[in-house]
This record gives sequence, structure tokens and C-alpha cells, in this order.
Amino acid sequence: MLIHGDCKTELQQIEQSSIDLIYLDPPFFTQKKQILKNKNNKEYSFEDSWDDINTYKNYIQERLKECQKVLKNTGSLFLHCDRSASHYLRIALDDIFGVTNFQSEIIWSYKRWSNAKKGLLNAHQVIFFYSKTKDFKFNPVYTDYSPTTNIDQIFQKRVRDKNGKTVYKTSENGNVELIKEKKGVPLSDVWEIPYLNPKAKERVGYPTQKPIVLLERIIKLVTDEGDTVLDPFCGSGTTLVASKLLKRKYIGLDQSHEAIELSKKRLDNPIKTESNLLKNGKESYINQDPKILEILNRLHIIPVQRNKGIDGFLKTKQSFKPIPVRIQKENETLESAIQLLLQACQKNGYQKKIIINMNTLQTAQLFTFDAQRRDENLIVVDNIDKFCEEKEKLLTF
Amino acid sequence: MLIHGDCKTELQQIEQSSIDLIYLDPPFFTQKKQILKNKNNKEYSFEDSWDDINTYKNYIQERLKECQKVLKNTGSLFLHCDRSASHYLRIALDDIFGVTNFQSEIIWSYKRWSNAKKGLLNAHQVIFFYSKTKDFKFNPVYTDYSPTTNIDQIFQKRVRDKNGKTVYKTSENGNVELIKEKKGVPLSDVWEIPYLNPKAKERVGYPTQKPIVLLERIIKLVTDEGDTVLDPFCGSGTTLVASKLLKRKYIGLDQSHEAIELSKKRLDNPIKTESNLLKNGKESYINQDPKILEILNRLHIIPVQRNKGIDGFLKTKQSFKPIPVRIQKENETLESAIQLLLQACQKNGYQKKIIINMNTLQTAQLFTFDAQRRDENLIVVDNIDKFCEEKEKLLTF
DNA sequence: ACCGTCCCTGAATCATTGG
DNA sequence: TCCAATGATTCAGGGACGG
Repeated sequence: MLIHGDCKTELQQIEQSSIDLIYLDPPFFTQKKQILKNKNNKEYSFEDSWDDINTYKNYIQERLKECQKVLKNTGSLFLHCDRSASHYLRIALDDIFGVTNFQSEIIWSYKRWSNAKKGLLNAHQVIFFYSKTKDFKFNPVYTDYSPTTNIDQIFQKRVRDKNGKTVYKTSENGNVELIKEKKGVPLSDVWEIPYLNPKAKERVGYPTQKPIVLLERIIKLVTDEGDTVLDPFCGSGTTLVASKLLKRKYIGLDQSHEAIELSKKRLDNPIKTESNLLKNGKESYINQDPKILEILNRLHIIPVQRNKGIDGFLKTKQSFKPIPVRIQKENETLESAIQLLLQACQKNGYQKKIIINMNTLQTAQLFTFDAQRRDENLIVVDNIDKFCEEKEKLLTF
Repeated sequence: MLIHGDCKTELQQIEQSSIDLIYLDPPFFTQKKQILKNKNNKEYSFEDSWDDINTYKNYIQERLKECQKVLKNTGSLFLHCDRSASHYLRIALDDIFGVTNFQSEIIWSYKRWSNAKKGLLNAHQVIFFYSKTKDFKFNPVYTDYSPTTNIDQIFQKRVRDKNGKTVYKTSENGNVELIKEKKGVPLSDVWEIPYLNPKAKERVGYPTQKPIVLLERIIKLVTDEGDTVLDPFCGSGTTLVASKLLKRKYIGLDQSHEAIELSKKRLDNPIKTESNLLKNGKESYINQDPKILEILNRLHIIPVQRNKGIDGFLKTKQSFKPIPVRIQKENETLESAIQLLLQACQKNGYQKKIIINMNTLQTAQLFTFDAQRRDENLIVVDNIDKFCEEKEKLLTF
């Protein structure tokens, strides 16, 4: 739904406690008129000059109050701003939502073309995350371990010794005991997401347009399919497009008729730039050979950088499992690959180990077993594609 | 110099306009007593519980006013805080230093062991950077280009076309014109610096201890050798240790006698943890061979990821120069290395080109010249170490 | 001295072209 | 058809300059 008008009055028309997520991207108090042209030279703009900070503060405050009323008890609000007035906005939010409902100060950090400024290059904006109550809806997101994490070790069980100190548990035979799975690292409050590139197709010519991926992350975090998302300053409609792509209901408000028209057009034909940087990003895998990494990636294996014998650990949809994998290297016999893997696993009690056999990629069968290998709980994968298909099933052993 | 006492009164004893940098790391308003034990089980603590936010605000405000007075006109203040009270602190700073002297909201982001909290993992703290006047001292820091940057291109000159649009300049013969030098990417306001590891040698057992590298970055940014750094809440003395290591004068204040004693001890025997993450970090160079990268690094050459012929561009202490370099590869004759480099340089008007000859690393002479190569402005470097030594001189051609 | 306006800057990265 | 190399475009910018 798209509504043309000032959100202060329009929000009063919306049923109370009916919205799951409000994302606001109001003027930032830059004290400038924000102008941009689209590809057809049509100009879009909005005014962001104010008499003083108090005028601005009151303007936002009035609207935030209305936002609070329409939120469900399980709902959340994300307020996007920058250093210009973030401190005043935060105080207003504390006031309206209560200090205890402050959840996060999210930092959106990005690389950006630079300029001649004396001092540091500004490369972040701030998003305040408040919930209406402590019972807010939240879908945890887990990320990969950093390449520096010692993945061998975090799978080990821990106990407290007699002094109450936590130590890694070792069984009688000197082996380490392993925990079954790890979910990964909870998403942090610093989000590195590429800035909307000058050449991106996603750009529509509206000033200060935000990337769809940023909005998708927010929407997924606190809503489910079918929930309702509201953006009181919808501008070019990024929030609404992201909501639509994620099958959420959406309500967009804006004072500018042009913004509403533009949003309508975008919703009919949503274009989203797939960011390669975001996809491939920092997993710029330091030591490993690109070919090997490609295979690891295809098999959803988390790469290990610091181990002679182990190339990675297996990952399922939900978690990492302590199943070490080695891919046979180019100048390496299958036997020596196996030896290296087994050596690296020696003192660790891994239940299963996997070798990817690179000699036999074309064979129809999935596995090769023989007696000795079965004893060692070693699986030799002969057909990567088949393994890929059936992995989820196989991992429930 | 170390002074035991409340900085409010002690600051009044310090000469006005005499300090180049103040770094403060006051209590964050966590409403908890901060306690930690060192390796010998000695307990350090400080109180961070307050009646209300106003008591806290006043406490800090009074001390910030004294700080402002002792700063030189060219001086700067860095206030370290976290989300608990950053908004109130910022308002106090705006008030005391003036909005126009706000320089940056620095985000110190780090990876951290996770906890079970519902919501996002807190993984950043905030450092506000204010200058006393607009004429503050600032030593720019430049970082490497992103691997995705088209370095070939950004060396090209640009002009405005008849429509006033900026385009890259092309001379009559179709060649591109190049600008003389590039400095690199200005340091941004988001700093990814590893959190002080619980096991780091650097740790002395004082709660909320900050990493020395963080302080070093701040100190280098706004002071020179011989300048004076002041820390009114010096705690374990990290600021002072960093100042000492960088040959700055230092003044440390703290109300806790134990903190002063600890600082004294640390200053006598400073231990700094070298962070490999920070050193190797993002230079996880995707395509290039690690051996090649090591050589590039040794020669202070900025790597190019996306070019068949060019391995990197030369970097001096101050800037990058558009001088392409190729390192002869393992299975490559010198002649074919030269051909590849020349080919890659064809359309670009590079003045000089450099080949690193990997066959002759032991020879005493630095260069090989012959007539043809001189015409092509090609220098063949036969001795890397010698080249390294004399590079700065040679580059002033 | 202050404000608005113009003009210059520069790295990032997606889209397009080329092989 | 798919990479790799090249090109285009940007300014929740920022300083200089003139009224």
C-alpha cells in the first residue's frame, strides 16, 4: 500500500498495534537540499535544511510517537541516521520507547569514493534498533567463522578444572572430545555492506537511495513472511521493494507525490543488484589455492587456512559439523592425501573424515569403501555432484 | 609523568594550552562495578554505578571543560565510550568544543566471543574526535586500494566534456594522460582492530584495557614526536605506554593509587602484542601468488589484481606513482615477461616501467640496460635488495 | 564573517565490451 | 558462452570563492 501525505497525520489513520516493523530513513539534518538526477535527467530532491536542531528534533519526535503506537507488541523500529543528529535522535528514542527497549546501535559501514576532506573519511551510517517491548520477534542470523578462528579447537568440549578454570576436555586416551555442532557466529552490530554503486542498475536517481540488501537484512531479522513492514519516509521505495521480494506486506508513506509515483513504478519492476563483493567478500582466502576453494565452496565446506592436512569442515544448512575434509591435490596420490588427513586428525576424535577423490570425478558411484577405511571412519567421495545433492541426508548419519 | 588524583582538580594544575592530544576513556555508564584479575590473581576494579544519568553527565562535563582549557589550539581530544551514554557525551562535547569542531565519530569494531543475548552481538565502541579549533594538527594516513579498484584507471586524467560531464581525458593519439601520483585511500572512520585477546601478553588484568595499537593509531594521527599526550583516566596506562613507544611526552592521571602503580610498572617494561590479523588482514589477495605478493610487499609495491601484464604499481613513502612493475614469473623468460608488461602498458602513457629479473638476484649490479629497453623506458632490476635501498632516490628521476 | 553556490575531487564497483 | 579487461558514473561530498 502506498499513501501520499505527511506521516504524522497518515500514521493516525493506521490501526494501532498492527505493524511488525517500521524502518525510517528521515532527513539526516545535513542542512542541505538533497538533489539527484536519474538516467533520463529527471530530477528528484528533498529538503533537509532546518532553522535549528530543535525544530528538527520536534519534527522527528512527533512522528516517532505515532510510529510507536502502530507497532505490535512484538514489533521493532529501525531508525536510519548519520552523525549529524544521531545523538538527538537517540535521546528521543530512549524517551519514546524506553531505555530498556534499546536493542542495538547498528553501524552500516562501507567503502566509498573519497574526497579531499581534512580528517578521516566518513564511511558509516547509524541505524538504531528499538523494540516495542522485551517480547520482540527476532530471527537469529549466524555468520561464518573468521579465517583466523582456530576451527579445530572450537569444536572441542570444555570442562572446568578443580580451580574452576575452563579447560578443553581430554579423554583418558589423550583424545579430545568434540561437541556435535556449532551454529556459527551471531550476526554483529557492524554491517559491512557495499554502498549503492554509481553504476548499479538498482539506482533510480532518487537522492540518498539505500541498497536493497541492507533492507533485506533488517526485514529478515525481525519479521516473517506475511508480516507487515511500514516506511514513513519511503522515498524511492527501497523498503517496499525489499518487503515485496521477501513476501512481507508493506505500507509506504511519503509527502512527495513524485516519491510515491517512483515507488509504485519500482514495485512493478523491482531491480536488485547482486553484489559480488558482498557475496565473495572477505573470504579472500589467504593461503588456499583458488581451485581448491572453489570446490570447498561448492560443497559448502568452511575452509581451514591453518592446517596441513585439513582443507575444511563440512557445513549443513543449520550448522557446522566437526567433519574434516581434504581435497586430493594435483600432485598427490589418493593414498598420500588420506595419510595427511589422518595424520592431522590423529589426536582429535573426529567421528568421520572425508576425502574428495579428484581422480574419479566421472564415476557413477558416490563412495569407495574398503575395510581399513571403514575402520578409520573415512569416506572417499568419488562424485562431487552426487555428494552435493545428498549431503544433507548423509549428514544425519 | 604520572599523577595520582581526581583529574578535575589535577587538570587545573596543568598549564593551559599546553597539551597536543587528550585521550579519555572514562567509565562508560555501564551501571556495574568493573572487576578483573591479573595473572597473579590480583584484583583490579573501578566503580561504574551512578545514581542517574545526570550525575554521570555532570561528572564528565566538569572534567571535559578542564580538558578543553589545557589543549593547545592545534590540539585534539578523543573520547572513548560505548552505546550506554554516547549520546549524552556527544551533546556535552558539542557544547564545550562547539559543533564545528566535531571531526569524526570513529567506530572501533572488533570480533568478539559471542554470548547468548537475544539480538545482535555488540561488536563496536565509539570514539568521538573533536579538535580545539579548525587549525588542528592532522597527519593523514593512507591505506591500500580495495582489490576491486581499477587502479589502471584512477591514474588517468579527467576533463569535462561539452555537457559539463566529467570524462577521462584522451590525447589526440588515443593515449591516456596520467596524473603524477596518488596517495592511496584516506583512512576511514571505521577501524577494525582486534579486541585485546584474553590471553594476550599485553594484558595486565585491568578491566576494560584497550589495545596499544588502537592508541598508537590515534596518537600518530594528531601528534608528532615530542608532543604531549594526556590521559585523565589512565587506568592501566595503555595511552602512556603507546606514547612512550612513539616518543611522545605523556601525562597520566587517575584517582586510583593502584592504577598509577600499575601504569608505572608497565611503563618500565612495555609489552605489546603484535596482531597478525591486523598485519596480514584484508591483504588476502585473492588472485596473486603468495610468493609474488611477498616480493611486492618487500618492495612497497601496491599489488594489482586484475591485470595479466602488470603486477603492481610503485609506492614511495608519500604516494603511489603510476610506474607499473612486473615480476618475472617462475616459468617465464625475461623476454616474455617484458613483452607481457609492454603489452599491458601499450595504450597507457606510462613514463617508466620496471621488470624485476628473478634470474639474477645475486648479481652485484642493480640494473641491466640495453638500447632497445632504454627507448621503451624500461628498467630491468637485477638486484631486489639494492633496488629497495635506493628506490626513494631513484624515483625522483 | 558568514552564507550560498559553484566547481573540483577521487576511489569504488557494476555494467559493458572484448576475446 | 563465459571470463577478464575496460569503461562509466557517482557525490546524506567538501573546499574555494564571491556577494
